[in-house]
Amino acid sequence: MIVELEAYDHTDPAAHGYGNRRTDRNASMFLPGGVAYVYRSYGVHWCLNFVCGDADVASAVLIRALEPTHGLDEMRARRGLDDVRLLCSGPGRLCQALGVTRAHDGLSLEKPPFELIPAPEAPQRILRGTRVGITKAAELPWRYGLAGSRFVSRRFAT
DNA sequence: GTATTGATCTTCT
DNA sequence: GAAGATCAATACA
Repeated sequence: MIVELEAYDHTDPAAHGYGNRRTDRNASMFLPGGVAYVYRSYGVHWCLNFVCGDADVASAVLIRALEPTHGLDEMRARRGLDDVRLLCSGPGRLCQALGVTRAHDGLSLEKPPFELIPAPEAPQRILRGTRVGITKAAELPWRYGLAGSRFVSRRFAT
């Protein structure tokens, strides 16, 4: 279950698609919404985004944290640790737990290997805050998280 | 509990 | 050549 994400769009200096400038890396952000954008972070990790909006307009949400509900054993094997709290609580961690790599970049989110399932119940409260790990446009409150979740990558300011 | 640092790839200057 | 949508290990309080 997705519990934390951040928004990025073409007006955002912190985004890879700022100014709708297309590069080899961010090409998937210019596809019509409903596909994955996967990029390498700090040369070490993969990060997963859901592309939004129309074709040729760069916008996406970075999936920052999940509450693991299915395939716990497989996630533990991929991550090499047991603590459920640490399996998917961060964009790099969740990609490792789910086995997401560049091979998934540009793939539709509506067919395998992806499958999105509506949450069993609507979230009671969503918290908003500033985004993590950026220097430009750091003041924009474009980070969202499920209130009370123990699986967010960082606490939200009260 | 917070602070610092190395790992190591892609993009842009 | 520098910076970056990060993580884990280490050092210190």
